[in-house]
Amino acid sequence: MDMGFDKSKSAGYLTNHLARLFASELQNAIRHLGIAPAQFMTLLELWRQDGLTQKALVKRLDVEQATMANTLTRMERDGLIRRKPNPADARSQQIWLTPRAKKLEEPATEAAGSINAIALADLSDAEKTQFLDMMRRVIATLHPETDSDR
Amino acid sequence: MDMGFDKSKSAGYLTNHLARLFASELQNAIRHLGIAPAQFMTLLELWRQDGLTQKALVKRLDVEQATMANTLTRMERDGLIRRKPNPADARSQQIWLTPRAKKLEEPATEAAGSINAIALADLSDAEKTQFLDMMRRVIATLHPETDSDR
DNA sequence: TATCATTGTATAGCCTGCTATGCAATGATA
DNA sequence: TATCATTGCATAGCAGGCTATACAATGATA
Repeated sequence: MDMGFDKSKSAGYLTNHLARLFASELQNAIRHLGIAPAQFMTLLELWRQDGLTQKALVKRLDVEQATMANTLTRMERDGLIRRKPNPADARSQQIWLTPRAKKLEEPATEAAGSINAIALADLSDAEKTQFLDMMRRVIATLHPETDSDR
Repeated sequence: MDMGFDKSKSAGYLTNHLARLFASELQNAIRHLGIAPAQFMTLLELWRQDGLTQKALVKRLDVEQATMANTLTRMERDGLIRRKPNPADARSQQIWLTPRAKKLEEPATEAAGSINAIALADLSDAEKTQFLDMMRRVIATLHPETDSDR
């Protein structure tokens, strides 16, 4: 009688699986550019606005501070960013893109866009919209009530 | 004019974010049982069928062999499983649940079920069904064409 | 101004993924 | 049967998440 826990009906299980598939595709697609998935996420923010602090990146990408610190260390090691003193606060630093990182915007976002298109190819246009919409709603539901301020 | 890559419209980005939120919730919910998310996934398969080989678990959970080997090592360390020789093939071993692991099925699946329910609470019943269905379709699209055999 | 709490980063340690290797046990075949 | 390819697993090494700490720079306040 007891069918047990059905993973194919578990949103969490399916999301984990899908996230691994997306990460794998993205990694394959941008590896030749010399960047990894988390670095790409970080670059997305810096391409929009260069010179952000670590704290700002943490807030925008919703990862822990320690995670971002490590990602930035790898990016600096790989010549994607440079950390310069923040004139307004000696505790923090501003993260600036190197010329190399700036050149990657077009090819990297192009690659990521392709993967999204391929992944959702089996959905109709209406379904694609619904899918993204529901995803955002579920995220909002689970999202920790971040102190609305700042 | 160029709005750049919009992460709130990227299925990959949203999936990554959602997966981290789900993992975080699950971790909080089962930490007191002494198990971690990947261990829970593995237990799901062993609760359905005890005595599987590592290879079988790899296929059912769609993770790499090395990932599973490490997860099993931690589970054995934590007294959740035991590896016993496979009488049919000296290269492989059978993975058997300990009594402790068997007792965790009810509370752990209960906790996971709650998280799924909470996460999808903002969706209507029809939407929940659609969401899971679309998730499975996108996974199928991205899924590597696993050799249909075996 | 001296003191104490807060804030921004860095670091250590662990889990979970992945790729790349290495190796012993099996299987296939000349 | 001896040899060679395949298979099942372990290990090394790295990316990227997280929690818990430690610390110096700021900020607030007595």
